Amino acid sequence: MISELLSSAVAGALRSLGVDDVPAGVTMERPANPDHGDWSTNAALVCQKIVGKNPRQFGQELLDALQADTPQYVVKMEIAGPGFVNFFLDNSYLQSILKQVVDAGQDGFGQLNIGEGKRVNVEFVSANPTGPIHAGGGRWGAYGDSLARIMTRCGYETHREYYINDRGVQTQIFGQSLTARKTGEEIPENGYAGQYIVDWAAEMPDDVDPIEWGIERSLEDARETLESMQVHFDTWSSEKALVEAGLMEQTMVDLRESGYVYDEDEATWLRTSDFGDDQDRVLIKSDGEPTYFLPDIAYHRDKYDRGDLLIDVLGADHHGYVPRMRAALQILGYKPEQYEAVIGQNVKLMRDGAEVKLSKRTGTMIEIRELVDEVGPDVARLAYLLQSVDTPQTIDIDVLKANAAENPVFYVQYANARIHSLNRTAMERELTRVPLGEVDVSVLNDERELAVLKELSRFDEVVAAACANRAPHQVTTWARELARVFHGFYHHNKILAEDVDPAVAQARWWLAEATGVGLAVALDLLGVRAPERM
RNA sequence: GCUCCCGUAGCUCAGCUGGAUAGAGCAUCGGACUUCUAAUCCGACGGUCGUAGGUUCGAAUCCUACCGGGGGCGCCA
Repeated sequence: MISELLSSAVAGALRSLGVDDVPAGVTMERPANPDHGDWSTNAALVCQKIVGKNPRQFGQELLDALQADTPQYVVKMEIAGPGFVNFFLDNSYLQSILKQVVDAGQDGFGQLNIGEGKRVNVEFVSANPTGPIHAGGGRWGAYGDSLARIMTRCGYETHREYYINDRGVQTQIFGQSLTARKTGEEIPENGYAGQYIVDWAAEMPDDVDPIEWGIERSLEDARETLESMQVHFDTWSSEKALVEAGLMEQTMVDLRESGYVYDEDEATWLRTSDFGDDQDRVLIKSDGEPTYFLPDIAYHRDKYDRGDLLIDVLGADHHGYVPRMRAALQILGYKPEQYEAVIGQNVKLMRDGAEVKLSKRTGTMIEIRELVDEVGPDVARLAYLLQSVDTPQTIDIDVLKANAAENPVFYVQYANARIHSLNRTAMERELTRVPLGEVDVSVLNDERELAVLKELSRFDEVVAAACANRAPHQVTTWARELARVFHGFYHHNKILAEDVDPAVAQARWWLAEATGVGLAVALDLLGVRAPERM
């Protein structure tokens, strides 16, 4: 990578000036302002105290040292501002990107090895199987799935998991509600009153266990809806199966052995406060029933069979749950860094200008299904991935419907469709493409051509950052940016027109091809389709 | 009371683990289709980065306090 090449040149120059260890704050970054070059280092600013010189003066010495052995591709270096050393690259650097992207292709572009095969288990959505998933849960589906795709791209071995709370009080009330609707009785107190219960009860055969049938019905709905948004899971883990297999009891035994379990007020407690939780937690209630916490510990432990690092994607309303789980896992001997929770801000759902609160009592909700049916899976999915998961998100279904055509997903998809259209036209005209190895890419010197290449050259960094920050939306931002510079290029730089120099046409054609690779990979990471025509 | 997240253009949001003159989209206004898809492009308008301090060569970014919005603090799940 060019930044590494420049960094090591700077390190070498610093050494020749008596700074043997490069201070931590020294960076090599892309200046926002093109007047400041392609890359810039703050080395002289950071080193000013060490060397006891003012940064402009030391910067000049650094510059002289660098000029003794100018790094590859660098055509100009200068000292600027308070003491930055700026590097200007020859266009041949960006031009060389073209071949790299095309050679890498969709399989290899942005394929990194940060993860080094480390196994990561990502759990997300995990909504109670007592009804359809509401549109708020869609955010975690889109997020979790894309995070997994990005981590896979970065060389992690990822496993996507959905936890099914298929035992306990909620499932019983759910089953009773179904039965009540089927027989025409009143639903129980605190029962589920949504319209879907009525619909599902009508589907339910007579000779089935309403709980089991209802859970299966819920899961079927969840699977179908999530798959329609290209959200995929490798494992659907049943709490019930886990308990029946004795994992919960075994976990209880092992927790007792740890010495952090005690009995008080007829209940059994875990001393999580020794590990950063603000209070101890009950494992077994005074009525002898386990809390939700205990089987969940067993479940997390079980997940370590499918990953060395666990990532739970949780809504902000479950935030308080994290310290106790981290504590429990530490008590069982896992390292704190083996458990990670991504806390996403909850989605606010709106319809008819008012907030729709998910209410089991009245049964009001907006289902993911409704959203997907109304705006299509791509618009829905990208809507979730437009923003940081830290940002509270409002999904106003009316606004989204009305503005579906303005959704950025079409902007990106359209760029891709234009590239395919270009190829179709070329085929119709029976134009032949010269192999890239024989094409003179040095003709690509137009501002817009270089802008496209520059975006493509950033992709590895973007993917790496999106992975490290657990931030799929950074890929969204990049995809929009690539589409933007491509549209500008496409509009102003004709490719197949007759008055274009054939050598230039070939180079531009390959540039479009490379852009297509970038768009396809980015859209795939986002779980959005890349249609060939629109 | 304790704690987590957010506050950036009229609206929705980016801002890459501290960089130089803070950016997109939408909205508004004005332009560009006999030529590879106008679901596009080009331009204009638009900012005390919630407030006040602090850290430093440098702060939207880090720290503290406060203001405002949302969430969490069960022998619920």
